[in-house]
Amino acid sequence: MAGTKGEKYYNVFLKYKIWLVSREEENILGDGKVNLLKEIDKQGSLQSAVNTIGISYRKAWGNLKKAEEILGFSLVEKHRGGQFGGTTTLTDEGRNLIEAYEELHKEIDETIKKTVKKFFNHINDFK
Amino acid sequence: MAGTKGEKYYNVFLKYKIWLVSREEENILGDGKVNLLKEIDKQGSLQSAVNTIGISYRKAWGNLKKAEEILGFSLVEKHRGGQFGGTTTLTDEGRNLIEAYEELHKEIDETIKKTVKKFFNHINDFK
DNA sequence: TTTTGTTATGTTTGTATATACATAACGAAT
DNA sequence: ATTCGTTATGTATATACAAACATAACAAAA
Repeated sequence: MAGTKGEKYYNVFLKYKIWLVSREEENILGDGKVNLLKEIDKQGSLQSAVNTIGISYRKAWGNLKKAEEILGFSLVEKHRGGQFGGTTTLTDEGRNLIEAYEELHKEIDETIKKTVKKFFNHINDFK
Repeated sequence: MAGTKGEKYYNVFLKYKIWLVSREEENILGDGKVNLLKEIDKQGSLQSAVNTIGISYRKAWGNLKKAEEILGFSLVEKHRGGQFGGTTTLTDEGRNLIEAYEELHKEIDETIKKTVKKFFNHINDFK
């Protein structure tokens, strides 16, 4: 929105955020949890995922649990014990959901970019 | 996102939020302040506007001040004193900005609605 | 059976943000 | 001059949410 519309000029930019909710509007999934899930997928453990991202294990663990409760299915499969302590991996359902989320996100990114450009003849360089 | 995509079915809905920021990404204007400004425009006073909306005068006043500081121009013109205590009215710049914001918002609403419908063959009834 | 590092979870501390409270300044009308 | 309800602003309280701390449970491998 930094640009001209008619004679008006505003030095402002558009930001936006998307997320998924249940029918009761309980928060299910946004960029934060999706990033976490992708990092889990990469590393095979929740602990190392949160270390890489820089968030607290306690919070991440609780968030995943809550999302799963609301969804009614598991996003991750967790094992504890073993020489290396344990593992956490994505379930197929988890992988499918984040895939759908990211596809939708991408389409919305593009569609908003177009709208902003059309509206202000300006490319919005924020996310 | 409550709908089918291929064989998948998710009982989830999309929510989103837009807002305007400065180049330094300071928060300037979102739905909250726009509603406030429109109520001020209707009533001619900040006090009655916050009473109607149900937010605290202290906070609303501070928010407007901050937005004006960042923008570098006034959104409202305030007068105190007089038999009826005082008044607050929109400036032309204020009116123009909220008008532009709402126009953009409307376009984004439509464009996201289309995207969600295309993506999930489903009308998202949330805001 | 001891070791290991992760998962699991309660509790406590911290921080940010909103609300509440209190009070002064103001100026047109009476 | 007094009154009035609003603007203006500091301070203090409450509430929500994130981070930090602490510790148990676990099971494969050595």
